[in-house]
Amino acid sequence: MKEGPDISLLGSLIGDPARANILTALMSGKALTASELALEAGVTLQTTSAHLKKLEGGNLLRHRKQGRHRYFALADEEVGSVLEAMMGLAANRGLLRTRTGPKDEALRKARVCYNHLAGDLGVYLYDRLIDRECLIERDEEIVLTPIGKGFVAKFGIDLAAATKSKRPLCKSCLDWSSRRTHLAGWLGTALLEQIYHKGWASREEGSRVVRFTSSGEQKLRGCFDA
Amino acid sequence: MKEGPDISLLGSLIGDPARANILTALMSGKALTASELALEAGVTLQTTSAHLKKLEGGNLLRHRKQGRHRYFALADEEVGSVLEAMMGLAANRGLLRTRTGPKDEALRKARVCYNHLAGDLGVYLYDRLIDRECLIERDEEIVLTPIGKGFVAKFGIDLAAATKSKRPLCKSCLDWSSRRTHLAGWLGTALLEQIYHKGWASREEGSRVVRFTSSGEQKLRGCFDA
DNA sequence: TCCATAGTTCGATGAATATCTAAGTGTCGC
DNA sequence: GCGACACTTAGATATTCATCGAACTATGGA
Repeated sequence: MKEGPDISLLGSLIGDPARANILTALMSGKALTASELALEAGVTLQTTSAHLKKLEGGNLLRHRKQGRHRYFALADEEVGSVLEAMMGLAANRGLLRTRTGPKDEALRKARVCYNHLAGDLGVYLYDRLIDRECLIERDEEIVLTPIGKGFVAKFGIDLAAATKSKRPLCKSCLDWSSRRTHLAGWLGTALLEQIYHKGWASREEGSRVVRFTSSGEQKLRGCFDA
Repeated sequence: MKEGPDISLLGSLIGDPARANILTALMSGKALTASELALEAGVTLQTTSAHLKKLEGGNLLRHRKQGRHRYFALADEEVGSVLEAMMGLAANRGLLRTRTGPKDEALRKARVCYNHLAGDLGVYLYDRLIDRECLIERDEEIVLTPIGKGFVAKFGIDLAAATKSKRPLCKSCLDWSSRRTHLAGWLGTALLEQIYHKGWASREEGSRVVRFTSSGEQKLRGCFDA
């Protein structure tokens, strides 16, 4: 039983506290340098370097070098999805992290899931898009309808750019706090970007929290009223 | 960094080869005794006992005692789902188990996922049910339509029993081999049971493979022709 | 009552690996 | 070029933890 089969390898990669911290930090979607990750993980830079090598060896991470920095990010959205699912399972099993801060409420309300919006508001956005028939769920694929295309354009997003991308336009992602679906994929990212751009919300430094201004949240909800 | 937060605990539980083998074995949905699991995991009974204790401590497993036996099973379907998702990720990252037997093809075609049908035929079944408007996907919930109720009754399943159960009637589950959705939940289990009962297929001993007879597969497909 | 089987608990062993200190490589700015 | 910074590699240490043998508990059957 020396050579561990598939899922045990993956499990042991995620199983180390320092590596788990690194992965969790990268769930924010931002690419981070090795030093930043060392701080996040609570170990020295050398140790972090070893961990990053292993994670990259398991194809969970990718990096691009920029000058003398190395920016690390999750390899792709699938990694983020599985991590999110594992968080949900862990939470349901009572395997909660010891220190639970006051951020938790904000985290449940709106947070970033790799590169798109999650939490109550993420689920809300998704639900409304379905209600308005902007999106249709069809066999695990999510399709953007003509109505949806109109809405998206009006929102200020250029769909032409999407066709150049290899990423799927719409994907569903399971929310660990509310156990409901929210929107991922190219459109999920684009919507979040546009929300930042409109000034409705901004990232809270050093966490996954997305902080909406009160008028920003109102305006988002306003998109679907009437 | 002594106390590992949530996902690292979960990861390290799954990260041990012996434990991963145990969990994989239980993905078959059958409850197994400690001795059987020891055989499956390739370690002694004592070691297995320690592993089972840990897995149960993490609420991933449950057991019921029957005489002098202890039957272990996955705690619930969520555990199965996450494990399935991890298998998919691991496979996509090239973290494949070393020994890949000739069973693999059969495994891709039809296998049991905890307690319902997965693999190509599982996805096929789900797709057809959607096509025929027996099921409708609505916001991650899957609803059984009146048409669907008729189909199910004709298939020989008593829906009255479902209302007594606390389990959700329909749930979706992501397939690791085909990366598509198939049906879980009470109905998923009932359909598989009925397939066994009709003699269309049977379990292959000691694996997750569901072996359809050629006429059995034909009859299943026949349900949706015309 | 006695034995066989199923499983747990205990204690010792050994291997894997996370971690650090120290030294080495590469890149930027002056 | 030279020093500062970002990061990697090498080697040593230490701790964790999976594993097994042996002893113990519990259930069932004769």
